[in-house]
Amino acid sequence: MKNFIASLYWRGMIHDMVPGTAAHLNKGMATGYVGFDPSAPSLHLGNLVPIMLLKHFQEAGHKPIALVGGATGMIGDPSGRSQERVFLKEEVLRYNEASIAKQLEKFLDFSTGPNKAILLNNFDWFKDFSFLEFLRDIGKHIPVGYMMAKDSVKKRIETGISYTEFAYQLLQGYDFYHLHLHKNVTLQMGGSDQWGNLTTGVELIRKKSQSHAFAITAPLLTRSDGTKFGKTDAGTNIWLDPAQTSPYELYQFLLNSGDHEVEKLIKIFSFTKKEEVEALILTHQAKPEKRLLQQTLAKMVTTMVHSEAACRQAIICSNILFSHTASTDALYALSEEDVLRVCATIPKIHITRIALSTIDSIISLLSVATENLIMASKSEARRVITSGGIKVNKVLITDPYQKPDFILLHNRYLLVQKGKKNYYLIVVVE
RNA sequence: GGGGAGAUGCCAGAGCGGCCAAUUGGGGCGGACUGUAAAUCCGUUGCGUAAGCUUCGAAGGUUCGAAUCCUUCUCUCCCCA
Repeated sequence: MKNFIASLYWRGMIHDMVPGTAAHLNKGMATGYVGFDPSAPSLHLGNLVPIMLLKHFQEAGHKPIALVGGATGMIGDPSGRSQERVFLKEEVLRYNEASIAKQLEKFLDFSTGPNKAILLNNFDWFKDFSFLEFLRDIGKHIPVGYMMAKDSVKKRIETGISYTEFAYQLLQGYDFYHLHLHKNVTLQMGGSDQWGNLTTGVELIRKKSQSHAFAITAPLLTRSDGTKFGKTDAGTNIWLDPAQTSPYELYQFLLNSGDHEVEKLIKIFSFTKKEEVEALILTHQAKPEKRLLQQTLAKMVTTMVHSEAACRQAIICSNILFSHTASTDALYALSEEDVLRVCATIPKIHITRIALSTIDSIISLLSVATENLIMASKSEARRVITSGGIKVNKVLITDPYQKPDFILLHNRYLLVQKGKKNYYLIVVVE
């Protein structure tokens, strides 16, 4: 039994903790859980922190439970929300639950040892729980004053909160109690925004079972600019589903972490020993321009979330696209298979050979002929080209009106680069 | 119910009859520098190769000419009951 808490402390993963948690966990194998909200069909990078809590938990010899909030998702957690949620349609919710459950299965060991992980859905115990029963059995134990004191509720009193969302914490609290009763769960973990919900559960268990339960929250990750971690600059989530966010994008996102945040991230997202991580950080600080930590982080996380093969692909792709030494010649030297591999994760735009042959200028090619996916208008295309922002097959385009009679890669492909980081592959079809 | 203020480009916010495709800031995009960083700097930011075209809540009107004036409508905010 490794010292789970000490390790979490060092990794910077503890924001708050119920007193006595450490002592309790040191007594032997404990069972703990984390809940996941099925409000989207995929988990995102932000969810990876609580997933890591469970992984570290299991790694330390404890038994993890991943709980999908099929029931709580029907209500909506007011935590961190300034406005009432809009309900999801039930079939959407069920679909989301299933795909999230599938994702969770990747991260934990569900098959071996006494501490193998379990996956549960709280819809299973809420679906037959009547309202009257709930009020008599659960509601009676928690005073309204206690519920009102929670941040998630307090912040919403002025602007408005429905009874439904107000009651949310009781549902999550009941989950904890239910798991305590039936699965011997004594610990709930989550992001720091979950603190109020976790303590309601602890309280409920104390009142109803006269026993102690414990809770740990991890700090919510923020980027250096204070915004939530795990979102692109455009504000979209980095999803764990490769169909929504490609391994290459995930790799690139992590590779671009700032020097300061990367030190925090590597501790959270690795299982590497303390001494090794600290040595790595020192090496990094000596030569930050090598971006050793960023590369290590990107590699580890991409491998964990997707696979070693997907990660390798992302690296190869990154090298070809970004390397200063990768020239036009290198690009033309690639086999067709390699071209497709390198471009596996960048947007592809199809155009017929006939259409291509009739296009009068590179401007048209990049805007109207490609459905304005690369450029929103001809004007924009002209502006960007004029300011030197377009490369085709790695060659800088200077004349906006030149005919797009480039030598196609393998007689089929054009690699268009807009700015430094945006790539598109134009595929010629017959 | 009574009184007042307002609706301008992605956002904030000027403009109040021609010099307005619309000041400025933020954001976005592109470039330079660099470590595919941060900071900084430069350019650009309705459509159109151009002539020109369509924009300032909506619809009408006045005028040689309107984002700017008038009428009606829609919506938002504030104050008093």
